[in-house]
Amino acid sequence: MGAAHVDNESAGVSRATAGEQVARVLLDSPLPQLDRLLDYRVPARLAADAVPGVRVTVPLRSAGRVASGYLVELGETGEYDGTLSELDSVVSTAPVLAPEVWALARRVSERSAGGASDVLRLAIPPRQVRVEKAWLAARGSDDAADVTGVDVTGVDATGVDAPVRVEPGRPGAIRGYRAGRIESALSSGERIAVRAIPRPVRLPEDVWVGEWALTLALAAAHCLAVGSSAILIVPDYRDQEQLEAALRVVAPADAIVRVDARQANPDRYRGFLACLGVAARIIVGNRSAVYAPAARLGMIALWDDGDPLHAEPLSPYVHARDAALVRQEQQGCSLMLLAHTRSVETQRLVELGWLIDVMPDKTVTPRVIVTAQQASATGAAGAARIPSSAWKAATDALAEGPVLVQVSRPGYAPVVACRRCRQAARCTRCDGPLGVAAAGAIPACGACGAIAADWVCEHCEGTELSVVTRGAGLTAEELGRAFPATRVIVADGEKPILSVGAEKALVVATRGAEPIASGGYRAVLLLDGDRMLLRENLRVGDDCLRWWSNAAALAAPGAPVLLVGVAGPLARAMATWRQDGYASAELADRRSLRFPPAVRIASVTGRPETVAAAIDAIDADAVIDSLGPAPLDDGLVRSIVRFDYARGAEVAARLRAAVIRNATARRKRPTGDERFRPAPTLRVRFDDPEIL
DNA sequence: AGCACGCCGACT
DNA sequence: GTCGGCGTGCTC
Repeated sequence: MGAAHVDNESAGVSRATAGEQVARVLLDSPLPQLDRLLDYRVPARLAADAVPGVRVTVPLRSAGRVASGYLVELGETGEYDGTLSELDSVVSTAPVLAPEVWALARRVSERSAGGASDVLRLAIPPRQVRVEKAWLAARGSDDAADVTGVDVTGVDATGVDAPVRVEPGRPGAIRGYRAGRIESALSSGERIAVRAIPRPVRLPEDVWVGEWALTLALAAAHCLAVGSSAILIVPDYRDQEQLEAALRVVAPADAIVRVDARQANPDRYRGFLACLGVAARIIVGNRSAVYAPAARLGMIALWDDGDPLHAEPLSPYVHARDAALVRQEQQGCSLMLLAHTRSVETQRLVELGWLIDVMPDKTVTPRVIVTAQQASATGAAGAARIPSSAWKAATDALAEGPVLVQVSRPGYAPVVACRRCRQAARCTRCDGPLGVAAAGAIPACGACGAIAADWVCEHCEGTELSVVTRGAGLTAEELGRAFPATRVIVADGEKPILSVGAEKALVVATRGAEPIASGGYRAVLLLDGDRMLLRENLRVGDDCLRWWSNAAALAAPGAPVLLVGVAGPLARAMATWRQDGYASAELADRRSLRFPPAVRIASVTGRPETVAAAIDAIDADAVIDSLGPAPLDDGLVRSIVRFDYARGAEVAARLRAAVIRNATARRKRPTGDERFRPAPTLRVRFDDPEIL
């Protein structure tokens, strides 16, 4: 033993001795080489506070440098047989990393060749000291006030048919499905794919929501009544508003917790901390809510799992549905995927028997009428490209109440062309497409925004423009002319409207932005079907069916839903309201093409030799094939590998190892006068829905 | 990342 | 002889 050892001792470094606690810490770092647990000794001064889940700081490599992380677990002896450093501090006594959330983050990150701390960044909001102090101070008293003895006050959720009454003190039965079917699934940890009931429903105070929201709210209230928590995941805030309105009716306000990345940081952290208590809660939020801590988790539910907003855009890009499947398996809770349409991914799981299909007990379907694209004889309707049958339906319906018109594009006239030669009008600066933002506005470039004041056609020198693509604004204007004396309301992404009343009005909305109408729309016109289908994408069909179905579900019972200019399997699926049939056929197609979700894919992006090495590291017999490498910008390339689900773990492990190797490899030294550049990271992404 | 350790050229 | 240059490798 030399002097060095004595120095280490004085710096608080020594071997862990028997009986001493070892803290296993995950550093809060995106570096792949640090994505593992490091062992630290727990000094006596921290022994009381050093419990699993707390935020800690630890020395890293040298005593002067501290890194922050999470104390994941305590052990008697370290796995590491080197010399241990001591924990530097316990940042706060709030145990923000629940054991089950750690297990979830670990598994989810392994599956996707990503880092656990990247997942934890979604799971644990940034710390807010004031909020946390208030929570710690109140903790003791709050936990005593358990909210499991739910007082479900009389629900007056009046559908257009039978009104629902809920006896106080008991959660209301989930209506519209075989009695007790969903409740029994919830108590036995079943995984169910539930077809939502496509109609609006009235809550007290004349608030209207989709019946799906009431279904989810009642399911969550059922969990609460038996003392377990529920996590409800919705794609966007519009759905969140509806769901919360339904929840307020069936569950006590203090049991409902909003976990939403859109909230201000303090609110977000407050909501997060509320989930940590021992009391059961109903947790509502967007995709990252799937990682929320929850006492005695009874159910995870996703609304409309085909919505692309459920796909996480941050590394490691884990879809909320996939995280929910992992968590369901780990915790044995129930899983409910509720939607009007069936995503191909969910259909695959249904056909495997992994999810059980649950249908409403009696068929409630919108009255969908498929109409060929045929201009009406009537001048004004013709200008608004409404077929005569749709025109008549709209005219009749407008006598009674609101009519929804779904269009594909926001804005006014997003694409214009030369009136004389019909060539698309281009920006003189960047060659982007010219569009018109509002009635009478000067055309401007859709890409760079440059105003084209004195536009002259580059092909024929014409100076007049004509509309190629109608946006919601122009459609609204044309409809206003076609139906004089009718109020026209425009709802799109820029001007979102959540709800409209029962009065007569034409509501022109872009797909996905349709307001809910009191009592339901008296007619729904799906105008731009043909245009929506033009998008070049593997999943256009699924997306269109989802947009149309969700709009159709806003119709009043019996009201006509006119699907214009669409034929074939999609029109059939709408008319028969059998979106699962479409998904099943689509899945069969994907199987024959070996496309996701019939197989899994991973894309690998980086420098050519790094990508090649990563692909080579995967056993040849583990993959179906590998595509590429295809060149990208910056001298980077991307390869794609396809493989079966059974080989997923193996492929992910190999790719993860390649990522770590790349990160620790020596950086390229500056050659000549080239600037120093760190080695570009090797990026791996599994199951990217946009890739093929 | 960021920092310490290590092995070759100009210095009091 | 040593100070320090950046290249290399590791983080309990």
